[in-house]
Amino acid sequence: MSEYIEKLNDVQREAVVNYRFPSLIVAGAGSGKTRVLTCRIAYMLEQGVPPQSVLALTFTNKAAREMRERIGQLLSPAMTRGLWMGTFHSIFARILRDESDRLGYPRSYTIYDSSDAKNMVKTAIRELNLSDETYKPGDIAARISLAKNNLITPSAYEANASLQAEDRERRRPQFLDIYKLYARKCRENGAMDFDDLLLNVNILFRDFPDALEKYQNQFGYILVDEYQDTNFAQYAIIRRLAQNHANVCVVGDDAQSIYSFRGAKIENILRFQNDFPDAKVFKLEQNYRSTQNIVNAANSIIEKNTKQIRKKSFSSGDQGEKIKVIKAYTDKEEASLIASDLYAAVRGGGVPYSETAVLYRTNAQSRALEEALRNRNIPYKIYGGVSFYQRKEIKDLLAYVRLVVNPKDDEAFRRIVNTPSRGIGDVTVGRIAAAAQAAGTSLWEAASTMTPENMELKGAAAKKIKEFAGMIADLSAMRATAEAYDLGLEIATRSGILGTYKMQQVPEAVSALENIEELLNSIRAYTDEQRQIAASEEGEGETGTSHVTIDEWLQNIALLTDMDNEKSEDRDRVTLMTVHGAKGLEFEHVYVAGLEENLFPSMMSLGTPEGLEEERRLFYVALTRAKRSAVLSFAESRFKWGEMTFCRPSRFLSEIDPKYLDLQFDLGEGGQNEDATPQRQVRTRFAERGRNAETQRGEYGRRPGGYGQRPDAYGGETRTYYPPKTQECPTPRPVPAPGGRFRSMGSRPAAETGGAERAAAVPFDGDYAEGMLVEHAKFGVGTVTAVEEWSGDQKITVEFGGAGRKTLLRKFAKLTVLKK
DNA sequence: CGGACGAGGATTTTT
DNA sequence: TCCTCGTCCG
Repeated sequence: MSEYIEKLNDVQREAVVNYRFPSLIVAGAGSGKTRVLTCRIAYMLEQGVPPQSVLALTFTNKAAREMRERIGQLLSPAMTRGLWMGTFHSIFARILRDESDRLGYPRSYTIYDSSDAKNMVKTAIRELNLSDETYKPGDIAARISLAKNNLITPSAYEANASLQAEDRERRRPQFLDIYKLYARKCRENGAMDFDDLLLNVNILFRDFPDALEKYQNQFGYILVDEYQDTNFAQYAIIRRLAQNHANVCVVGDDAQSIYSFRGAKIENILRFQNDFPDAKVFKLEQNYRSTQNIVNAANSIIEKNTKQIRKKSFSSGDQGEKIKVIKAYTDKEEASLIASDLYAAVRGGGVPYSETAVLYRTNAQSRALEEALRNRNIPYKIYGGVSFYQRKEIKDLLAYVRLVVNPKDDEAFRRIVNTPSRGIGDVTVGRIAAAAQAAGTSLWEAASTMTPENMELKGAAAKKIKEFAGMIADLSAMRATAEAYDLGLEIATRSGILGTYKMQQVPEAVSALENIEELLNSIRAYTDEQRQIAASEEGEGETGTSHVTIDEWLQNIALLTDMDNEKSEDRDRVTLMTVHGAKGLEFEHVYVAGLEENLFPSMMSLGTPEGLEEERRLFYVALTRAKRSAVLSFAESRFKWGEMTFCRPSRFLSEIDPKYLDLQFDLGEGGQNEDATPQRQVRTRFAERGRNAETQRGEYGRRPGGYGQRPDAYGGETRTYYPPKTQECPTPRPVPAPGGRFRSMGSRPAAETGGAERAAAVPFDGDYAEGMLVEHAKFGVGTVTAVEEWSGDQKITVEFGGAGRKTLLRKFAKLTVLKK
């Protein structure tokens, strides 16, 4: 028997060795869940299971990557090659790429992230002339997502009277119209949002039995990590794939289910044994991570929940210290107390910063903590906040790539047709859109193939569009032959994005350039990696011959999040992140900040018992991140929306059995049963209701035949996932750019207008010409360097001495001509 | 067109 | 409080 098997405890080993049976592995916090999963796969491979027949699904790319790495260490990296290991989204995006034509999508379909989706919803709402007051794009998008997660297509929705009744009740009678239009637009754009990836796989498997059969035959073994995270659409996929051989192994912990708001269903794990009656059940109950004190304290909390698989988590490690509780008067003081405690712990305890974390309920809490850490020169890295992929320069560049790859992507077209500014305004785009609609083509197809007259475009606009279309066409042409990286660079250059930022000297432009560079580097990294994989698969011989396209890279990147690119400089730093972000991680020292009623538990959760239970699980997750010591803190007052509010200590503090706490003061009344505000309650209740109604519908709105149906929805989710965005806090003197976001720092200093306000300068109304010397009330004197025709007006570029180069429109410019 | 300014929303969590 | 979005204006 291999060495790694021998090192497992009995239950773990059983769970690994019994790979021929459907299995439910209930894995408590710190019980070696990932280890078991990894060993099971390694063992399977050793027993001769072909890697291509193994489908291992995780919730984050990072989890997948780490698992592959660890299997590689147990066996050899080469042996992990053919494994299908990845997130639900990335694996099925790949499958959909191969099958896209059956579903009427282009092979290079675009993947919309949530913000793309939201924009699209907004566009749809506008097109329907609805008010985005009543129809808030965010809410609508969330509801669409909920529907899709329950496999309710627009037509299924239409066939469902109760859902529509609900919409009417909510005063959103036209929701369905928006949903329909949104779905149509996505399809026309050749785009799928995240939820579509799962929905469309279900449709593929439903409508094309041969496709289903193909994948059923291919995947003899299916493993799902964090099974309690799965939503209905994911569950349905698993069931379909498994319905013949039924060799499914799921791993999860109901006590760590914290994602119900996203439609995850704790029932999936609770019902697994009904779905697979001959499944073996393995309960991993020994916690190898934390001290007894921490495990016991965590148990004393989670006991208060009603909905759970009973299991007894225990630690045979050290007794450990008691959990310290810190009280502060304000959020600022809380932060600084944490910082000094942390500093002392690291100094005294010989623990590196990288083994400490400060966890909190909401990202908003990070600011005070950052400040406190900075004041003490404690290095930290913070996850969350504005993501790399959400930054303007990145989204812009990606939109170019998207358009080049998928000419139907109108959303991308609209985004970049005038970014960087090239004089194509709303009017022009509107005309193209009208023409495109009339012709039934996409915007870019119209712009590149139709004559200007057909689009009613005049001289200048026609010329601009022609240039733009030409550029995209050139870039598209490169696609077949050019290296992905070269194409990326070419796109960045020809689009003018690079040039625009290079011209500016402000810090955020520099940082934008760095981001672009990083994005381009990721293309190179990706192609190199793919090429290596291809080479090792094909064996010796044709190294480097395979052509990795930018399409593939784009497809890959669309499913990445920031947590997927941690940098090595982030080594020895304190980790700051939300509790959600910390799931699956562990640290020697953990601080949990903001243990106050209405914050943790969150105000939004207090409307329903289920909500509160989920918060409790969240707190359980927070506490069980700690290996050796945990510190809990709260403040008695806190700035919230710019206002000072008073807070009471969280009920969770009094729920922990006091014998595990080091409590130097009285907690007071402990904040039991605080009432949510009425308006909160209404909102929460509505959300619950919607969820239940939809769940009961079953997939596609039909009566679910066989397996689809669930009694009701009460969700939750877990995930071994890693944090979002990293931002840097340089040790010595961090730039105060919290969140790594760049707001435009006021404009140029308003020019040292040499002249006083001159009284009655008469604006010049005739035609301007290059070389004219003009004067502007604010910018001073300058020379006209360019003049263009712009929809019946003139656009004039003037080089001002003090204020730099400005582009002005004649009808607004109010220039006086000093010399012709 | 693009910059400036003001109003209003935001705080769960992620693929 | 901070950030985003929309409107207004040159």
